[in-house]
Amino acid sequence: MGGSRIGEQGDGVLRLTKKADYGLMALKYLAEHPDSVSVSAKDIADTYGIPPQLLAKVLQRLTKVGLLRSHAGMNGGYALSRQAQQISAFEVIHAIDGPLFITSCTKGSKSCDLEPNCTIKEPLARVNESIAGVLKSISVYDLVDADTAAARGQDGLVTLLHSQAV
Amino acid sequence: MGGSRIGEQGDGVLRLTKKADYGLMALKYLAEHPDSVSVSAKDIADTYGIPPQLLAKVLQRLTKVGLLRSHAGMNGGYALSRQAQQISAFEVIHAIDGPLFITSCTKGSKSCDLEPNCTIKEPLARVNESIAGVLKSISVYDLVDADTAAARGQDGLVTLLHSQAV
DNA sequence: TGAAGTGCGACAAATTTAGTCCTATACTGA
DNA sequence: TCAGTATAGGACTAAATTTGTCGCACTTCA
Repeated sequence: MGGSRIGEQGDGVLRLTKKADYGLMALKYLAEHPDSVSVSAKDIADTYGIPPQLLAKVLQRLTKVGLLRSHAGMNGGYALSRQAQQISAFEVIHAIDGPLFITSCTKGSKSCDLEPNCTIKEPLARVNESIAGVLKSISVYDLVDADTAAARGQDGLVTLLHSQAV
Repeated sequence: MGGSRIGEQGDGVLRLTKKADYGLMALKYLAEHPDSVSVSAKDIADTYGIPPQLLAKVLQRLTKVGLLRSHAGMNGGYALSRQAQQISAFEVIHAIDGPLFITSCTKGSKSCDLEPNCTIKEPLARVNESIAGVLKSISVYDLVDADTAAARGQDGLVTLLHSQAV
């Protein structure tokens, strides 16, 4: 990183909720088990030690949004509705956490609650889009094998940023 | 599950706290008033209609970190300790919100609390660095005049991302 | 000396996130 | 057809975080 690394390594700025984490972990798991016709929420939850009911809700949400296909009943569960390469981290996070804005003061399409002064919002909105772009360039498949992903040429955006910016 | 806002426009991913917002707004204000020797927290708070005491704390923090210089007593207040061009949004956000990690499960340098399975963390760490890079490429000066910033060549990273990603 | 500042620690309120409970419904297989 | 296993989802509680307030000590300057 340029020079002002303050502590440890791995500082960051983006904050994912646990639900988004769970969702990404689950999709990764599904991508790693293409053999299984469908995997139950409980199986995944057990594997990672996360609350089954909470994961269930996350998966239900991902199903609702169309990223997963569900199957009730015995031997039921979930499966990716597309190839892992075709599902971006952005889609997952967006589906679970909903649209988040870079500035806290931006709610929906309304401007700042009280003041017309939040002139900071506009320039940061572009940053926001940049970040969305990065997230869109990462697929669930990339999560499965990060090294492979790094070697690929397709994510030039990410590697570009990685080498140039940090 | 909380709000299920699905539609809208202007989606984003990065979430800043209000404190970080306030900090950026204050720095922007200071950058816009280079004439003033020092500006009090109250002045800025009044301008933007934000809680004075809260802003005070934010400014104190920025001072502690070295981004601002403070002066107590009458006619006291704060001033940028460097040129606005030399202060990145990353520094501000990091100073106020502290190091945030892209995955919620990463605490300090420890791995996931319970499981050794959070293999998602590692690939996302690179995304994290990318985002940090974007934020580092944005200066307080850029907030003052976003259009000027867009025209400049120096933030090629941002414009690149902007055009390619979203 | 007193008014106007910063510097800080403790605390209270508000909001968000995480997790649980309960019930309904769907599918499967014996 | 019935019992067991799974998804679907609403309501609710608990925990954590964020936001904001209060009070006091200290500094500066007129």
